[in-house]
Order: sequence, then C-alpha cells, then structure tokens
Amino acid sequence: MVAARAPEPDVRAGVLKAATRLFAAHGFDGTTLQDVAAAVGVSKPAVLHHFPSKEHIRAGVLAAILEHWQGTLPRLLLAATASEERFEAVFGELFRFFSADSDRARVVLREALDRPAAARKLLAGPVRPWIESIAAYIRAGQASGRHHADVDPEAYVVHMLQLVLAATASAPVTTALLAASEGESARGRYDRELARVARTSLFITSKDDPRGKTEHRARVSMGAELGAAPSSAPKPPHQRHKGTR
Amino acid sequence: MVAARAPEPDVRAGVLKAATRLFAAHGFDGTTLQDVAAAVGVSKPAVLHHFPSKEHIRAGVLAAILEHWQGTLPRLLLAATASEERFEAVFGELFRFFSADSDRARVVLREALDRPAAARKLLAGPVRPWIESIAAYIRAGQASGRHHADVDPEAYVVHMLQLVLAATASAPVTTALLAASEGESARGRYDRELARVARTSLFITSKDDPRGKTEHRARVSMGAELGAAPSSAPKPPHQRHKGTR
DNA sequence: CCTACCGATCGGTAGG
DNA sequence: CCTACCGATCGGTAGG
Repeated sequence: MVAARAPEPDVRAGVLKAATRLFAAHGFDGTTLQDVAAAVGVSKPAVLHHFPSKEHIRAGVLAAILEHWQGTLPRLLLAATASEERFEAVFGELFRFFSADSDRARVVLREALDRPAAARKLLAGPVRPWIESIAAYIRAGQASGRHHADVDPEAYVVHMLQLVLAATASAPVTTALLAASEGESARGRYDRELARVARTSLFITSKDDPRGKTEHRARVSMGAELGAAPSSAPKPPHQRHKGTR
Repeated sequence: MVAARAPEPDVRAGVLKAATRLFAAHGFDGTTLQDVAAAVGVSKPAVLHHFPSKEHIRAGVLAAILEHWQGTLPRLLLAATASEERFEAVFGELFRFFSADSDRARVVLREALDRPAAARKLLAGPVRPWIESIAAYIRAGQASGRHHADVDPEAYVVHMLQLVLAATASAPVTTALLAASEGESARGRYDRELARVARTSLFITSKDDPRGKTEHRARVSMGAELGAAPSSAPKPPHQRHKGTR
C-alpha cells in the first residue's frame, strides 16, 4: 500500500513529545510551529493537520500529564494502607514521575506562570480531590499522633507539590551549587535532602536527636531511585488492572 | 526651559519597574518593547535610548534583584547572632522581599527556566558565597545540637530558596486550593505552613508532641507579615460549618 | 500532507 | 553643540 517511508509512525504522539521538550526549554512563546515540525520530521502544515492550532498542542501536552495522574493516583491511594507507605507511595510517585522526565515539571511550572487563571481552574477542578484525599490521610495521621499536630494538611500538600515541581524543574541549575561528596553525587544530595524536608516536616520522629537514623527513617524513603543511583529508568506503569478490592 | 510635562522623571527606573511586571506576567518573549514603552508612557525609541536592546532590559531587571541581596544579606548575617535570630532574619527577609513584590519571584523563576546556563553561572558566582555562609551557620547549629544532624546544609538552603520562590511566584494560583478559616485567610494558611516546613525540617524541637507550641516556636516566626493571626494555639484547620460530615 | 504564501507584528534604527 | 526624545519605517519572521 502506501506509506513507503514512515519516520514517525504516530505524528500526533511525536508532536506531543517534541512539544513537551521544546515548551519546557523555551516556553510556549519561544517555540515556533516550525521548531516542532522539524523535531518531529514533518512539515509545519502536517503538524497543523493533527492539531488545529498551536494552542491545541499546548492543551494536548498538559492533558497528557494530567491523565497520568488521573490513572495513577487513585490506585496509589487505595493500595497503600499504612501511613508511611502512603507517604512513600504518593511522594515517591510524584518525585519519580517528574524526575524521570523533568520537562514535564518545567511545562507545568511554565503553565502556572503563563496562564494563572487557567491553572487556577485546573487546581480548583480535577486536582482538588487529590489534594483533599491526601490531606484527609494526614489528618488521620495527626489524630493518631504520627504527624505533627500543627501541620496544615492542604497547605502542606500544596507546598510539597510545589517543592517537587520546582526542585525537579530547576535541578540542572541548582545542583551547580552542590559539590559531590564521597559516594554521592550532587543530584543525590539534592534529592535526599528534598525527601528529608518533606518527611521531617510531616512525621513526628520518636527519636529527635542528632544521633542518627532510625529504622523508621530508612523505611520512609523514596525507593531505589532516590537512594543511590540516578534514576535512569522511568518506571513502566506496569501493574495489575485497577480495582483493588 | 525643557520638559513641560514629565510623566516619568526617571525613564530608566520606570522601564525597569514596568519590565519586571511584564516579564513576570508574560515572560521575556511574551513582552514586546511596545508593551514596556506603553506602560512607562513613552515611545519605544525612548526605551531603546536608555537600554540599547531588549536584552539589556532583561539584564537590568535581574541586576536590580541581585543588587538588593548584595546589599542586604551581608548585613543580615552579621547582625543576627543567635541561631533562631539568624534563621528568622534570613528566611524572613527572603520571604518578605519576594512576597512584597511577587513579580520578582516570577522573574527569577522564569530566568532559571529560560536561560539555565546563565542562571548556573549566576549561582556558581555571586550567589554561592551566600549559600555557603548560611550553610556554615547551619553546621554550627548541628554541632551544638539545635539543628537536625541529617540536614544537608547546602541542599537545605537551596531547597528553601526554591520553595520560597515557587510559593511566592505561584501563590495566586495555588491558594485557590485553600479555604479561608476563621480568622485566617487562605494566604495566611499558605504562608504559615511554608514557615513551619522550613523551621521543622531544620530545628530540633525540645517537645515534639502534638500538645502545642513552645515559646521557642513563637520566636521563630517571620514577623508581622507572616504572623497575621497570632499563632498561639493550634488552630483547627479548615472546618466547614455545613456540608459533608 | 507539502509548497507557497497571507496579514500582522516583531526588535531595532533611520532622519528631523 | 549636546541631550533626550518622536513619527515613520527598516529587514525578517511569526502563526496559520
């Protein structure tokens, strides 16, 4: 049949991938349709065949990020039962997702800067239930004495979300300030301190002295990706079908 | 005589002020010289008389922010002697500076996104000594047992800088998620939790129980701007009088 | 889907 | 003569 040459089997997916990278690096205004077309390997009108306008590409990029969380978060919240497990599951997945492709963090951050009104609606709409359900877990942790009593649950979640976003997005810039120590890269120090801040400001540690880590502390980590090696492999969303009843 | 009407006594200062606001809202690429000129009330060539190019305006905006800290931080670090005072002085000034004009935070954040290489050099150059000196104070606090032993000083400072920047820059967006409770606005909850996260992840509190604050905690606040509501009692966050129970 | 274009608007600069 | 601008328009390029 036709299609003797197919440098990109799915132009639409290629456009979204290229646009995510280009929007992250240069912003929406700083990226031309020609840039996107060249990155995909097609012509500019070809891009506009799959997306009616540049604005539609922006919407598509953001929708792809949003959809990941709509499919992931409910499962995470249902699967983990213990408080520490839930913290590790949600915070770890949050960190891993944006760390695996930091362009996503930059795109989200730029969107908040470029179109605050639209971002507000997104937060007030589909994002709000996620925040609320995590906040509810924090309240349960406060009631049972595992979490600091003076934590403002919603505000805490918002700040941690923001911190992970900002830290991931600007890691190439900010890690320039950190020297690599023996056995740990600058990025390793950076990521470990990020997790420590999130954990320490939420959990009440039984031993709050300088002596060292408790097993509790070791448990509440963010998995192998954070502990030692730089996360090279984005975790495939391979899991059982949903509905953990 | 000259200058019958003087809508702007200092065009250069007016350009910097307007450009800061416009770059913050729409980005460098999203702002035209005509936008800047119109905001100042002069013609576009008039703007280009004071700044050889648009790029020089960008440099001027960033220089103004940098100069504030070059003049402020050394004094703050010298003035405050006690550990808590130093934390309050530096963190409070950091928060107040960007909170007083959140456009500055957005401009800095955008610069880190738009020109990571230039931002890296800025951090590796004039910013680095600031981070190092604050980190040295944290190490002293660790040695005397006031700060958590597992804090990574440089990484902590970088993350807190980032958190204040991101929180201030996107407050108009993110506070949409927080409801105002009795006696405290959504922004008040937001700012208070920000300070709490910074404090709790650094200081070892003598009493780490849910009972309430010590005088120690009250001291380590960020001044009148942040402590709008007297945080004397642990406030029940976010309760609704009607709705789902 | 490409080549060939359009209305407009960009940053920067001419003469007066 | 200098400065601090203005009205008009330059060569290129944007999204569509």
